[in-house]
Amino acid sequence: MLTDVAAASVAAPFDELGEPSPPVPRAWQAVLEHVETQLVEGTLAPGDRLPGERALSAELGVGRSSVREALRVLEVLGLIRTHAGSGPNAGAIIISTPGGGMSALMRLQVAARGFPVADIVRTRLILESSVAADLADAVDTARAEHVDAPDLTAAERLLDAMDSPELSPPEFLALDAAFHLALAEASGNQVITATMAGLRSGIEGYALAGLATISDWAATSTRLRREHRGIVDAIRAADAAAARTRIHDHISGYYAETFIDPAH
Amino acid sequence: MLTDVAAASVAAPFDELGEPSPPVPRAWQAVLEHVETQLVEGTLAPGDRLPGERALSAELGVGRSSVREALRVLEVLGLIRTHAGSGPNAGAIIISTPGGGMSALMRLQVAARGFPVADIVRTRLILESSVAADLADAVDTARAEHVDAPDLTAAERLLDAMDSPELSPPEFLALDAAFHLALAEASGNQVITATMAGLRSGIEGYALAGLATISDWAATSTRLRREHRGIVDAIRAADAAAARTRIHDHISGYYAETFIDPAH
DNA sequence: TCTGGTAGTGTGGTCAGACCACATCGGGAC
DNA sequence: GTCCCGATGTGGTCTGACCACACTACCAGA
Repeated sequence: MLTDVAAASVAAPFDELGEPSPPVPRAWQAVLEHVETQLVEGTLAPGDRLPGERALSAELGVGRSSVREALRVLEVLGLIRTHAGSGPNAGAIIISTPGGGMSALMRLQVAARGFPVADIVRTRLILESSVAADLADAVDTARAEHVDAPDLTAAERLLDAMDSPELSPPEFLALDAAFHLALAEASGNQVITATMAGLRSGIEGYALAGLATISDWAATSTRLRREHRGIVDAIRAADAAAARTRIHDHISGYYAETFIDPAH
Repeated sequence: MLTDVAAASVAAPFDELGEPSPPVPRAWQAVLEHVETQLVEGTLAPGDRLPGERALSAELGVGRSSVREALRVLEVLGLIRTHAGSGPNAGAIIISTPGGGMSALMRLQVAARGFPVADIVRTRLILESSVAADLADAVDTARAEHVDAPDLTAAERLLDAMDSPELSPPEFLALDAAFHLALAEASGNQVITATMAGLRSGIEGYALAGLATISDWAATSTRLRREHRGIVDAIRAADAAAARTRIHDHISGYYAETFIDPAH
């Protein structure tokens, strides 16, 4: 169950049952498995330090280069952070920043034409619509049951920043991305937050390229600002249906204005 | 824009503008960037072969081990496949199997407690509900406009296989996972397909563990079979609302029966 | 005693070079 | 013509060697 880190054909239900011949285990996979096992067992937890590369290499009976290949994978996947030197900050430390790994994965898959841009946009529509509706629902239950409402201050601070008139279009777009991410964070779903960070990363190049096709940036940015406020207003008003519709139209509107047709 | 493969703080909108000091570029990142650039430019496309490790190392002026670390990352991310030996099949070849990378990412993030299981389940609910509704809508428009309807034969073949009475619970669960994946594939959205493969992978251990808490497996498996057929029926009937509701209840029902409370 | 610099130590980052197993291809031997 | 076997080049792995870095501990001087 822990062995299919790299291989794992997507649609092969019975691959795991009955292996006719171990297809040559690779040394770096053993390291990955070892770390994953310790993670699952709880021997390793966020904040802990991994043994040094040389120690790990001796412990598992593999070369240091193999250990390093595994650590590199863990680093890109957002599971560890490495620092040279000495002291409490040095070494490989277990962290959890899934956004980075998601971003790398999506960006490269888009580059390799594995992920069509339209699919990314469609997925964004689904996830962000749900996020907006969930937030509105949460506001609703917060009122009814007197519990804490989701925290939208980060998102609204970003909207305030976007009101600045001297923002360049790319700066505006960066804040726009951060706003959408802030909504996901407010929903409290780590998986969606990381996924949305990745999705955004995957189409960042296209979003920037799309800027060139916009004839009247002042009008467009004004509209985007208004739409953003409208989304937050709907959430604050606990109007899930409106929140869902508005964010859906907001996203598909931008891509329709540039050049992508999500065909939804 | 291509430099933040590994770092990439999720919520730092202005990190890209104005770098006070390049935080020591790492050799393997240069390799990753090189490949990504060629991918974006189209110099490299799926099916192409990368230069050999030694050639790449010489070309970029880095050591072979650094090249290998980058290739390892690309392999885990599902971008290349490597074969030793000689001939047209050997070397590193650009492919695109995002499912494997997603699975590794999600599984490890769950293990490292970065992704709560409840968040994974919630995300599954969102994505699969949308997939089912989309499929039903597609069936509807296929009828109206006389175009091809989504292909559900793969999913139904899996359902037939699940009718076999001598399946062990883990085998049943494997087919169940494949069925849900087949629905995503039928929807044609690569991003959702890969993401769902990853989500499923992340909670596979928990799903298997949940089997132990089920008192009457015969009754449960019968119910699951009936629910699966009901989902497909709703899709075939072009009833998007029913499809959405049924798959939602199907998923949340299983986790409620075991031990996870998605609290949705 | 306090202060400041400095050598020591262990970390990751990188490189070079050496094997190995493997798959293919090409040139003989038959 | 057929078959076999070495030459060749690939990824996979290991070893050993540096380097830069950051912290630690120590020691000399005030």
